[in-house]
Amino acid sequence: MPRTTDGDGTPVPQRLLAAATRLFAEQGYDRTSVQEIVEAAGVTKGALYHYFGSKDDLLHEVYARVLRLQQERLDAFADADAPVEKRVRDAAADVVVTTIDNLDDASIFFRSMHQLSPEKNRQVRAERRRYHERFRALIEEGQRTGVFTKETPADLVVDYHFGSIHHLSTWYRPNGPLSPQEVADHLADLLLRALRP
Amino acid sequence: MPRTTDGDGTPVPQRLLAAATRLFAEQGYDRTSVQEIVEAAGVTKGALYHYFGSKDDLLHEVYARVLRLQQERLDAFADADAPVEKRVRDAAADVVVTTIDNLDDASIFFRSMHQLSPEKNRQVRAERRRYHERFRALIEEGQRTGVFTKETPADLVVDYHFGSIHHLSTWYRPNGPLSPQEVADHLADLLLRALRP
DNA sequence: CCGAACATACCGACTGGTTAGTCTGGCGCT
DNA sequence: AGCGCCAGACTAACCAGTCGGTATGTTCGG
Repeated sequence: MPRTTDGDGTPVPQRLLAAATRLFAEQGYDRTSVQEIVEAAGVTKGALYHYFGSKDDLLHEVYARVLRLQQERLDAFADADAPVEKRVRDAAADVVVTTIDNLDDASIFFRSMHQLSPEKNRQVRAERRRYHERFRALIEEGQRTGVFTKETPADLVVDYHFGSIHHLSTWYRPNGPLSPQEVADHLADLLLRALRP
Repeated sequence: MPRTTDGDGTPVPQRLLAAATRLFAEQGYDRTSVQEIVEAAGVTKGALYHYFGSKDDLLHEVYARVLRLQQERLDAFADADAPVEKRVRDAAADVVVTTIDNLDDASIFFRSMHQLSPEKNRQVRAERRRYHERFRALIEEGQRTGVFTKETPADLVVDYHFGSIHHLSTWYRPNGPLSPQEVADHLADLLLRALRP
């Protein structure tokens, strides 16, 4: 058997990605050396450059993982068979819980976009835009059917809510007084109250 | 006369700070070399290290400037003689306008905190906390007097709103469809509607 | 009113250290 | 006997900060 799972049981590429995620979140992308990553994963540079093309690729993988996960979840909630009000609420609360469950991913996501190569940056932006559009469409549906106020442009509403998601990794602490679900409920309440006609 | 204002009219320290601010916002702190900064300011390293103790100091100056400005403005609005509802609205809208007027500062502020030395980081956090407390006190006053709903903890409300401020530098474009004041009005509306009992 | 001593503002070559990525080679499986 | 998987030494580039040096004011005794 090749040594793909040397030492611990999980395969090397995943160990590398996990180590990179943690270190990027703790110290930032630029402050984390490739050497640190391979040491944390218990391998050497040879292994890293066997599986990934560059340090940049590693970061890109983190983005791809987050984007895929969030888009899947949003689609599921948005396509559900329920009144708009409930679909928005569920989607808005879910993204909060998911973000808190992966706080490392979140802090990397919002702090390190500009360290991606221009090409990968564009790709991530495009994916992110798809996500934004889907959410906006939901809000607009509510506005058209009269459940939500039309006073604020849907775009702005989406940016308003995702600002607070973005901000979570700055202030949320797992040992704080509120559980992820409680935070999610409060933030979803705020959004829905702001949308009330 | 010493050459403090060689070439262009503004003094060297301010030219350095301005160049650093722009470059930090464009490329990030770690990606910006001291050499780039001094070239953009039209001086050399000697000048920079004459006025600033380190590259880190330069970043700290940016933070100090932003914090001082925002705290002053918040205090002014919060201490005004008007109903809580109006004071909150004015303060919430003003921070949006001020942030948009200094978008570079804003992107640096939220992306580069963790690149500050531990000591300076603590200092900035402490200042930021004062700001947060002041704003929270305003919200709580409104909740006590029954103008705002008590359903959401004031702390969370503050983080919710400042998440969107934080996020502004990600999506706002000066040549977009909305003026800073329009964005500010919309965001303040969203906040006040979310607080409506 | 003058000039020596001092102070301020800056220049730019240099240093010691770090970094991403490469490359050669070898181990173990099929 | 070949190939996927990986080790680890190596390289070329870069970077923050230092330091001796110079040019331009300012102060103050005589």
